[in-house]
Amino acid sequence: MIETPPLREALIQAGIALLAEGGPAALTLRQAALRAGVSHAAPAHHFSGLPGLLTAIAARAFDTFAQTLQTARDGAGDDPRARLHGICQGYLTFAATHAGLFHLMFTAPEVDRRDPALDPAAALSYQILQQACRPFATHPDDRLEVSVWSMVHGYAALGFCTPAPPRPMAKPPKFSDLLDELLRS
Amino acid sequence: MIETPPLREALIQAGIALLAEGGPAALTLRQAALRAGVSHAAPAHHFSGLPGLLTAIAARAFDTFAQTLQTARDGAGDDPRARLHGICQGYLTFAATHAGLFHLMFTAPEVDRRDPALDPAAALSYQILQQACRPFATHPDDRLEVSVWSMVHGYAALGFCTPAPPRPMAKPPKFSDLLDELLRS
DNA sequence: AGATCAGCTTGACACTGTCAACCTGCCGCG
DNA sequence: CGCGGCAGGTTGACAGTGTCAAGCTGATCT
Repeated sequence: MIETPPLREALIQAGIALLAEGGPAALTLRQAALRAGVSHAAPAHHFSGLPGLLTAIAARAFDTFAQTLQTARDGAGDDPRARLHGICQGYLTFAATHAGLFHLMFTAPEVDRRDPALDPAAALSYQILQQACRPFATHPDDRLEVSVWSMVHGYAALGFCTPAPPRPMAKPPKFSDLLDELLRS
Repeated sequence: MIETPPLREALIQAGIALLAEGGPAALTLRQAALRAGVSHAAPAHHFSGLPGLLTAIAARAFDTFAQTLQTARDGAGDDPRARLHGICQGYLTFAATHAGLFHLMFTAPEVDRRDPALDPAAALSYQILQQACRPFATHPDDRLEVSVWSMVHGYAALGFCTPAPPRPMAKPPKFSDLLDELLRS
């Protein structure tokens, strides 16, 4: 099952660790190479420069993201509403605990988001949310999942789910309340 | 009225131009200094390093952002629903046409978002949206503006409003439809 | 056995942010 | 009036970065 060169995997893991420890600024090619025990130019044989490494890490992040959504859904019971709430909670928890990966997945400008390597896990994530929204559709060509995804993503990106909400907001409302309000339409 | 040193203003304008032309990677201290016609170390006398310049540009971006929302609202007539739609459309248009500034305002990790320089315009932006949401509140302590802001921001950040939507989506739904759906609750 | 080549190293280059030292003209004050 | 201080600009240097070119090396295939 190990088809990918071991160094490539080691560099991805080193990059994830650097990102978690020192934020996006600490994730450099040379540091990743140093942590993997190779010379500074070795990564060039496995990634197309820094953007390549970041994109590979983003792809890996989408994998664990989809898995997080899946387990959050499965752990929320059988009620459709509870399942959708669980998925959104998983989304917010992932964004808060893996802020670096989250930033890489969605907003880091160096990542090539058209890379096919992102496709499988990204599509799976979308399908998980889409499927959970289906019981709430009012008519067949409903696009409720876009509303939910936009809202939960905006809620996470704006920082409502972190300990430091934007300044105009002393106490941000809980996302679950917003979701219930949206589903009541 | 000109209380700020002229070079500071020139550097901010140069930075905005660099950002618009070459994206976030092109916005460097040295290039901004070069374009302003000063030496590479001159910016240090007006900003606390690169994060300082980026934060100042973000503050400037919030100014024009608030102004954009305001004119979008005023140009949408008197109907509360039309006004809210106009504001959201202004939000999405700003995000699409000033992607660099938008990224700086909300997601660039180098920007110090607790800088008080961001406060006035950011608070004004929030108040504009909050005020436009008030007619739709069902009970006094409603937080509808958080729902709307999260949704429109997520919609913009996920790229639905750009010519290249995320891959699972061939034809993203129009945001105005999502907003109507939310308001129907 | 010998050619091939992926994978890694070394070395160099341009570019970046940042710091220290220095210059310079202006402004306030003795 | 003279002069000290200093905001604001310069030059020069340094470490760190991404990226490229050249070379080495060991396994693999013919």
